Amino acid sequence: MTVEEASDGSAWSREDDIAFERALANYTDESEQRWEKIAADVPGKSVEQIKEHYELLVEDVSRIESGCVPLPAYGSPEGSNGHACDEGGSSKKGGNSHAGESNQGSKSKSDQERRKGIAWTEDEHRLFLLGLDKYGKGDWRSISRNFVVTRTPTQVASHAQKYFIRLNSMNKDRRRSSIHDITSVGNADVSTPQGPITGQNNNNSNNNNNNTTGSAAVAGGGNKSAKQAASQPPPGPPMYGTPTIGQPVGGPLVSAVGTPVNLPAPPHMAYGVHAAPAPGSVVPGAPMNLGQMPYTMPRTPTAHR
DNA sequence: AGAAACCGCGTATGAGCCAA
DNA sequence: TTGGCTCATACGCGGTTTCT
Repeated sequence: MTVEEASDGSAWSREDDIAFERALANYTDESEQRWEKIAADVPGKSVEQIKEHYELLVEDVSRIESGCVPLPAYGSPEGSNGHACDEGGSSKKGGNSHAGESNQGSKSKSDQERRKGIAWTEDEHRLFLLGLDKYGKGDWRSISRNFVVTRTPTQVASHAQKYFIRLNSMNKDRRRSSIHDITSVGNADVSTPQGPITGQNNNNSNNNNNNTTGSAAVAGGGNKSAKQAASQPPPGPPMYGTPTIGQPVGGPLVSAVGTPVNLPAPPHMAYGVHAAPAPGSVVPGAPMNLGQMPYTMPRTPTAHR
């Protein structure tokens, strides 16, 4: 994270964060001597440091909850978000959705297209992790209400479902990086590779170039070319460089990875772009965009000729 | 609340075509 | 012949909906 690092020199490395998050998940509030146990799992960190680290995270959440930190407003980019907005409110899907129920019967998508859904931002995911830690698995309502306020309990539950599935399949060889790879609230790290989440990695630099997809999205087609071109590895970041989670394309959505939960997003930035770190909360220099993704998928040399 | 199914999207890859 | 670019397709991921 950020702050802490600066503060006392006891910087938190990715590994530390990973260990911290894992321990946090392992030792719930009810655990006896929780902090001691967590500290024991995080090499080099004292109980005080652990507590501090946790408090910072909680603080970030509080800021967000209190409205100090604008939540991403999904909104604009292309159509997709149109609905997004509502979502936050509640309706997202819900709203109509359940109206949807009407359709349930038939489930025919015909009557209404299936909602595309709004990808979870890293911030939301981190909040989710914090909520999970605090309320535990199953209390999606509380998590939705107190942490991931932009998502309905149903969405939280759904996200949790995917998240746990992902965790369970952690070792599959061939995996793409996903937002669920982020297991730590803290710095970006992730235990494992984390990557670009939805794929949109713009990173491949390639893609970006081409189209960032904005519209492009045309599946398949659009980018491809880019990719290849891309065959050249992007300079810095690994393949999956910047994760931009679900970004709707609109802007640079920067991923939160690497950034603490609190990212106040500047009002003018719409979705995700956090530009300005909350004072003090983020360490300057912290990558706003993510860091690298550890999880880079090694591109097989074979590729293309 | 949990789990599974469904669906859309984007990425990764392999293959083909064309120009140098 | 080699290298670059484009096309086509399979696969994985994420989100929503529905069922239990």
